[in-house]
Amino acid sequence: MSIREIRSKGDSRMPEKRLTAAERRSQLLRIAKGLFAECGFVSTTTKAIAEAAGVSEGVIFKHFSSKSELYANILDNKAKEIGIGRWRIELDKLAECENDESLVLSVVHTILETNRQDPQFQKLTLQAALSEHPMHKVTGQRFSPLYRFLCRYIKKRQKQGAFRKCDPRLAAHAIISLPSYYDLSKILLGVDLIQLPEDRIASGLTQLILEGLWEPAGSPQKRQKISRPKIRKGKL
Amino acid sequence: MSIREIRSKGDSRMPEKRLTAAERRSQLLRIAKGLFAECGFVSTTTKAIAEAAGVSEGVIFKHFSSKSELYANILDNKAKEIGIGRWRIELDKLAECENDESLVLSVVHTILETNRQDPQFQKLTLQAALSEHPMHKVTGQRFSPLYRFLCRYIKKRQKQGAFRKCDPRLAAHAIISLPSYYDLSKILLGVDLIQLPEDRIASGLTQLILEGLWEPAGSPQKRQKISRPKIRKGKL
DNA sequence: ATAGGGTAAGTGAGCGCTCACTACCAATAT
DNA sequence: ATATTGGTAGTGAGCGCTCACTTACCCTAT
Repeated sequence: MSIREIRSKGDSRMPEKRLTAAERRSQLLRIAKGLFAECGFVSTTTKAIAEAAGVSEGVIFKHFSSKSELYANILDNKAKEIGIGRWRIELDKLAECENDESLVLSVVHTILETNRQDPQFQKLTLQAALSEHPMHKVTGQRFSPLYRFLCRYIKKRQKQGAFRKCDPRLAAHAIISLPSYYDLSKILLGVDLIQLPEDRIASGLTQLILEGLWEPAGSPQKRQKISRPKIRKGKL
Repeated sequence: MSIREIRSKGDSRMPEKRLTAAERRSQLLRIAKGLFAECGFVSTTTKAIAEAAGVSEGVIFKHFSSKSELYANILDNKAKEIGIGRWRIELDKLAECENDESLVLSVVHTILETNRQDPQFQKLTLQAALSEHPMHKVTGQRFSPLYRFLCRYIKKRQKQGAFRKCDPRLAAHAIISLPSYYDLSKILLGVDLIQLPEDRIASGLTQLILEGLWEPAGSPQKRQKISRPKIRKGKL
């Protein structure tokens, strides 16, 4: 983030390296992405981006026609990265052999791993989703094919009698929720309340989704139909 | 949001009502809250707040020393509202009679209901959490006592053999995740993918948490220990 | 008459963005 | 070898504008 980080590529004496247009462009994209993720679009000034890159403000507008265009470029780049792509093939294979455990584990683990590899991206999408920016569609694009895939699989397994009767949309949502909200709460709270190695988290959440909390031979309340709630007034 | 909405309290003829200081103050708080939730702190201008309230900009600074103080007042008011409070007594009672179903249902339902009653609040806390504002502590304060309460309860039920062996922190997290992320995705996507009446959502999620997806007499894979994932590289 | 609710015309700081300009380097001409 | 030239990367003063906030004044009910 600091200017020093950019300079001192071997020679720490000279004020700055002169980069080619392509190099400078991608450097600006990389640096701006971090700042936008941290401070949001409005609070990130072009001056701050220029300073972080170790150049003057004008350079930004040599490469991007406006601050908005710079932002849009960053978001577009990310949007291209996040298709289901090759992973979908793996999912289809797991779905075909009806390996519930590996399938759910793969979903949970991949969500956790993706966010861990690029924590800035989560913040960036959140920032964009809260502003009016069209990027907020990306969050939807990201999960919507996965959501539909899970719905279909769950329906199939219910017909086969392997899964309980329940709304497949709720179940699909749950599978996505658990890892997503785990990552989100780390961002929102700034701390990790759970503090487990990531693979333990992934397998633990998978187990919860598939087996639930109750012991099969557990409490007598089990197997009762869960009733509608009495509406309660008041806040948390 | 429009100026008209604020005026025309019976008499639609006169340009404006002259309010007492207290009335004006609370009106400004109410209106600013909506705008801050919608646009965030930086993007909400004092001019916009004044226009929405049907007064001139200077009035805001008669009642609040700065825009930040106005914001802080809004957040403080909300922070006071969200203690667990009386609800905690109900939870303790349900915990005492070991009524898992009602307890989880109560948690899930109350989270959903709280967010439904005040959708602005969710956006407000998200906005605050993403900016540097000290309010982002509130999100933590909000769930942290509930989280600890659930952890304790789950541990107890595990000792009694009613709940499966699993990390109580993960399970507590899951109970909070499901309704929270459901509400969140409505905000982030702008649409509700599931579209069920809220009590169906609450009971469905409760059932998922307690019973999981698998049929008790289900697939042969069941009861296997869930293994650690092989680390997969690549994105969603 | 006077205090308090309200107005409207400011003010300076900081924003995105522009533009005339310089620094640098490599190819070419002398 | 040296001077000329052309193109590209980068500069920095500053413009127009909007922002949060101030100041001086007005209106009206008591």
